[in-house]
Amino acid sequence: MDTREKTLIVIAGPTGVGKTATAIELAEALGAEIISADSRQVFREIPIGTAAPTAAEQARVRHHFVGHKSITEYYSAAEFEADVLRLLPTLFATSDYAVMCGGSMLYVDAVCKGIDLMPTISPEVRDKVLRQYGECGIECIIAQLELLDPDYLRIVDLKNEKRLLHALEICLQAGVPYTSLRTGQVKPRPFRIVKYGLDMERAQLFDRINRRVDAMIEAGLVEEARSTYELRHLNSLNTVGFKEMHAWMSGEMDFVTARERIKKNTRVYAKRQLTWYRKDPTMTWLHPTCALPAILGSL
RNA sequence: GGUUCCUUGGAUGAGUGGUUUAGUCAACGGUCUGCAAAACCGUCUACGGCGGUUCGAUUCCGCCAGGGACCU
Repeated sequence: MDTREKTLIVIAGPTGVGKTATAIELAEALGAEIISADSRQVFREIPIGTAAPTAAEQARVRHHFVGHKSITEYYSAAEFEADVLRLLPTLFATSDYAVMCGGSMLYVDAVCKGIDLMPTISPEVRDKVLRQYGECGIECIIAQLELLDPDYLRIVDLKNEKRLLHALEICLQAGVPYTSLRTGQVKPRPFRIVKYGLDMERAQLFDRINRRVDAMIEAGLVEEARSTYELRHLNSLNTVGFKEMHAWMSGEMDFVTARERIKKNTRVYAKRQLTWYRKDPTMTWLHPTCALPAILGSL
């Protein structure tokens, strides 16, 4: 099938701005389906805390990649890229459009621009690196990178240990410098991509976020957090809303503090999303209240 | 009316006679190529007003303004 006349419409923007509602209306108007680009809504155990589209919303428009994984499973931007590229031909077979809606910046970029091919890290390599880190600290990791990939050391933030560990893992796994695998090239896609960013006045956005957190709690966030408490060490639960609730449950903070911390961390997250998306020159910015007609009119 | 205490950046709250005036919270800006709602970095110099002492005052003294406590 020739998909070059097909269009992937990306709806991006900070959390809480109203991406889900806009995407659903847009998809309904176009007879399209929705690809969720959200690194946490993929987990089926935590729909409330991740503000995943509800059953009613999903009944209106078919959603993909919402709740299709368990919190115990590994998932990544690279897997998401592959999954979406595999799915798109199917969507384009019945529609000229697909709507990708999501706040996970790296996931959106993975689909739109591609991610360089990296080896999957084996458990042996991962354990080895973590063990070395535990035994002799970050200095030990840096020392090895000095030998294996000095170029990366020059550009990486040396205080960001997560990146250093990851770089060493890849060097060891691949047998070549991590830097040599980072081409930075944008992969061409066999379909059109148009990007729209939703944004609104900061005070209004923060107000929406604050109220959404209260609504989540009323909707059962506490129960959701309680049912995942035993698994709280999982990366999938290193998520705004859960780390704070779990901290409350383990006695590290009181409930009100946890609730307000969730709001604060969500606001910070929204700002980080905006920082990322602002850099994207291909993004067209719209206010959510007028986004639908603007997008439909521009297609 | 009397006695006494207080007055610091968006909030809170330390502190000092003089090169860089804490901390916390909030806010703001940024980084980002395989866990990304993650991880990380940066920014915000204020001492209520007016005078005085002093080489120099946010820090000492006086007066004024605002606030608190106690007494009558």
